[in-house]
Amino acid sequence: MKLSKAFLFTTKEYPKDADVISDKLLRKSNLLVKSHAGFFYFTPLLNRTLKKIRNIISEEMDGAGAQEVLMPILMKKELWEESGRWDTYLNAEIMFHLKNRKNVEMCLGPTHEEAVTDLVRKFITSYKQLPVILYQQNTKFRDEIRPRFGLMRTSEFIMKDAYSFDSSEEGLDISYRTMREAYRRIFKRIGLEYIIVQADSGAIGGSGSEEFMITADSGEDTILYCPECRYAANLEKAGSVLNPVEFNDYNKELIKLHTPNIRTVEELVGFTGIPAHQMIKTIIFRLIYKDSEKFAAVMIRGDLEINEVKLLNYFGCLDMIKATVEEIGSLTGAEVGFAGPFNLNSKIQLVGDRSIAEVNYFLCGCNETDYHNINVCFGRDMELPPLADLKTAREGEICPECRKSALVQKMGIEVGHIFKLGTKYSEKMRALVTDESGAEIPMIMGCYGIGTSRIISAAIEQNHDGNGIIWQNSIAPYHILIITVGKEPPVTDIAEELYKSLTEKGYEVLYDDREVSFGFKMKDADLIGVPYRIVAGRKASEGIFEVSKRRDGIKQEMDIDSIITFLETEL
RNA sequence: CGGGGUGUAGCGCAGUCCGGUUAGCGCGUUACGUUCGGGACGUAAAAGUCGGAAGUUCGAAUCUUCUCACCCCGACCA
Repeated sequence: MKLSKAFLFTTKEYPKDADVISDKLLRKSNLLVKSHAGFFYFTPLLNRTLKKIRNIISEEMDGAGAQEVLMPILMKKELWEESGRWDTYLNAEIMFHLKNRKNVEMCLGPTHEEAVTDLVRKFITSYKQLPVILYQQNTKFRDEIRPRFGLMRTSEFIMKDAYSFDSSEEGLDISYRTMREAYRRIFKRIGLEYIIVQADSGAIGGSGSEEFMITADSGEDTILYCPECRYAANLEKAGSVLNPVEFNDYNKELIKLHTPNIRTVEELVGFTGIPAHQMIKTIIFRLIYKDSEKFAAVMIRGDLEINEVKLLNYFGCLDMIKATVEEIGSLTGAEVGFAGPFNLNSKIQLVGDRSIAEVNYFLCGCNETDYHNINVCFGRDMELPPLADLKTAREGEICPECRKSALVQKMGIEVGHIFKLGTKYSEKMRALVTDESGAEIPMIMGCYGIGTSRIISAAIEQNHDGNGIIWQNSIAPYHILIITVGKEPPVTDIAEELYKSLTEKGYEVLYDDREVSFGFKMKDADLIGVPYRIVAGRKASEGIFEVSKRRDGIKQEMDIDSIITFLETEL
């Protein structure tokens, strides 16, 4: 492709509204053009990169025995009601939904478990037909609260989603491992550094899941991992063993302490001198279920924070929000800041984080404005509530797996997520097969997603410098960029000839034949990140060119033969 | 959903507080000439429903009301 003909319009300025480097570079180069919030145009060069990513994914999926299909983007409400997710997704306000002229309610698919289950149940009736793995690479929609960070969080995006169907848990394990290995090959071929972390399965559901995280400071997800063993988890899921703390054994009776307008843990520490870890805070949540609501009071050590994802999973509700000032007032009889476990309204379900079990002689709210209890003991003053792991793990706490090393925190971009779904969908949607004994059993499913378009952002976050993008060979829109110095015929003729012969040899070549200055061409070359650059300059008439890699910029003089040898080893 | 901000030429902005001829500037675009080893220069030119609607006024980019879009922050504390 000659750049004089290419639909490529680089600019000199960074876009004003971009705040991560991948978005800045993509939009400065206009490889990516914003349409409106959360929606983008992919211009031809970026579309080539996207296609390459799609191809790598398809090749590895096919190689792993999955078969590619295409499913409808627009789906009927009835299908989503079968699985029970219409309400979940509507409640979370992440689903685009609309009605057609006949008033039939539909949604723009955020994911396709329902559709694929529907397709499979039409034809698969026997365990002998299993396993089956189907996948597609299709446009997905999520009505993001706040689309941001360029291609990282968009309302419309391209995702590869695969679904496995098995007749046994062992079969699911095999399908899951097969997909996991395929994912490892995919990210290796694309050339990204990643961590596989344990994850929460969220609204998709299922028993276990892992995420593929591209490590980058700009990532939206927090990862905790253990440098000693292989443990790594999304913060939403991560467990930890707390570092030991010293408790004071006050060995005293429960006292009601006047704490005027002292509400937060921090204020209480200052006021009483009691360490935060010897306090238990009680936090009130409103739990939202499909047809009802209820309240929960959660007890957790004063120096720790609640992990709302864990709490949501514990209660199995659709959503949860912290109770309002009014609700807290009517449920506890006190203002915000004085909630405690005693004399709570009977409508409230009380639970505790495991961290509270070893705390005694602690401070907590007593549901009376301006008062806290101190020296409270479990067993003496109150019974331990039901306990669960509800805390947010932190960097520096001990690995829950090997218990040897402190956890380390990194940020990551979630580009893949694999789930063992089990029978959540097949049961509800009656996707059944006959097993060896003649009994009807629900198929056991797995689902496996890759954020195809998000990979572009992640790749740039990991591979760029001050001048622009540095594409990995496997996903670069073109391999080679030829640049001339000047526009005089001897040089341009030679460059044109080189362009033709490399293109004929099957290389993907850009030729910058525009009538702009050398510096201008070089700036664009850096920006769009083509991996190999060939400059036809002073020595071009002697058949000598200057060859360099975008990544290191080291220049080497070569004739045509050595260029071809060089490219053969590199590509 | 709450708070803040911005909409003026393709892009980035000034002008708005304090209403007043023909709405400016930089980049880009077009033409011609000189340039061409890291975003060249000169001369000339084209390009605007001032986000939209209604209102106040002799007169509105500017004031008022409504509205739309976009951006940023927050959605906590107990």
